Amino acid sequence: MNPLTSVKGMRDILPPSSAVWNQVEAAARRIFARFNYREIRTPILEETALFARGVGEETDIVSKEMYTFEDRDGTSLTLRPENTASVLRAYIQQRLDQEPGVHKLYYIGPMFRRERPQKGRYRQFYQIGAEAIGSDSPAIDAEVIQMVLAILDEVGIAGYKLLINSVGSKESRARYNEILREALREAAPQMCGDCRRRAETNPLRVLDCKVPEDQPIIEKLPSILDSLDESDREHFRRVREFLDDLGIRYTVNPRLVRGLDYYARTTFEVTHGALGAQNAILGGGRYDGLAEILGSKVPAPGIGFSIGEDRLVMTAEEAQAMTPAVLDLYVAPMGEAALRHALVLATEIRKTGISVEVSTDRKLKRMLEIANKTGARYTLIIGDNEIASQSYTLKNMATGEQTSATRQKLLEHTQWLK
RNA sequence: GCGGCUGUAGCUCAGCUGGUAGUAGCGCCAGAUUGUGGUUCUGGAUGUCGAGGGUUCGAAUCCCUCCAGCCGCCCCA
Repeated sequence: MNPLTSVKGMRDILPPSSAVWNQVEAAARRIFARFNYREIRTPILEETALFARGVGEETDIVSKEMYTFEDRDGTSLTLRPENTASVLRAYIQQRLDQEPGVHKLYYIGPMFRRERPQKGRYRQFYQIGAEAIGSDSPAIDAEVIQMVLAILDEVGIAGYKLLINSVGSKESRARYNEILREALREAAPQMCGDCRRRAETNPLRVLDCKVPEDQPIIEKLPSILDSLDESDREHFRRVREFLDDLGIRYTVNPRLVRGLDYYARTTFEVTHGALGAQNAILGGGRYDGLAEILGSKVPAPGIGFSIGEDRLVMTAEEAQAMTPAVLDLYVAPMGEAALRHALVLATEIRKTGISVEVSTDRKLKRMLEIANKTGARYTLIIGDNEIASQSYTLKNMATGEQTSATRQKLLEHTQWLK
């Protein structure tokens, strides 16, 4: 029988990579705290109807990528493919609209989409996201964008590119769809096969086409920005103005259309060259009207983003932006008595806040080898001599220098651990 | 869901047009040193050659199917 393996597209995250994940998450949490965003944890499993209505029946996500199954009572359940619908559901269900102020929430966790796996795309993938619910002020849009860029900076990512656009209200978007469809009746026959198909099924996606020959044709298609109504236009103008005030550099890309049905007005995306075909490291946008779609009687305009954590970690690892975990002290006890002594001593030293591992190997040579390979900064040798003299041998692994140290000195680690 | 490429030791890979796998590099283990690592030297272990089936006297090598990974499409984070 073959050994069991993980499910296709789902992977194990092992050390030392797991440390990078933790550092990325810690960096994000620091930034969220500075912007007064609080964590929300929603269930990984929701009723299928939530995503069908919230994300949109016609989207690829809902129509072909969800992990859906029947619960024992016949209810259709789905492993969340994204988290905005869940957060909005919680907002409505928990009546957060009855509390004052804008709700600023963040989440970190796994999402599930049954797509073909490739670099930067997994069936279980992780998102770090945030939602600001309860305001349609363009200042919130700018702040959300500023915050997500601050996370990238905190993680140590450079060389990314911010793209922004406005897809307008639901009404202007529908109007634009018609205009585009009309224009494509002329243009599509000269375009690639995919575009000819998209001209019928999803005209907005034509704008995303990467076939070089199609680019001149796409340039000439009407821009969505010309279809915006006066209030959308003003909203977008003010978002840009705020971004300018904040010194944030961006490119307006009228062809940036996002795949989820709920986006309205501001949309944005950050790409990074190191990622390959899946070059979007994060995406987001405003979703005024989503609450009503989910059955809320009160409107709850909002904007949010989600970062592809897998992609962020990949970029951080390539940029070597994170520092590996180090072991401060490796304790090498020789013999049974020394081991008993070491366990007690290690307990005391750990209380001072440094990392300590006690070896269970027997030979000193072996123990030093392990200390070296694990990258321990110091090794503490405990043998009969040391127990008798109440003075241990402390070895600096980088220099090889050995000094003797009493229990008291070890506990005051600032003396020796630089 | 579609297309292309790849799949030999823990990792990176060699193995020409079929003759039953490599003193390969790195890593791992042991010894040179029964209380001293990183350098060096010596020795050692490890493969159902991704899985299954077929062709053949004989398959890692050719054919088919499946699986996995990568790349691209679709789409997205």
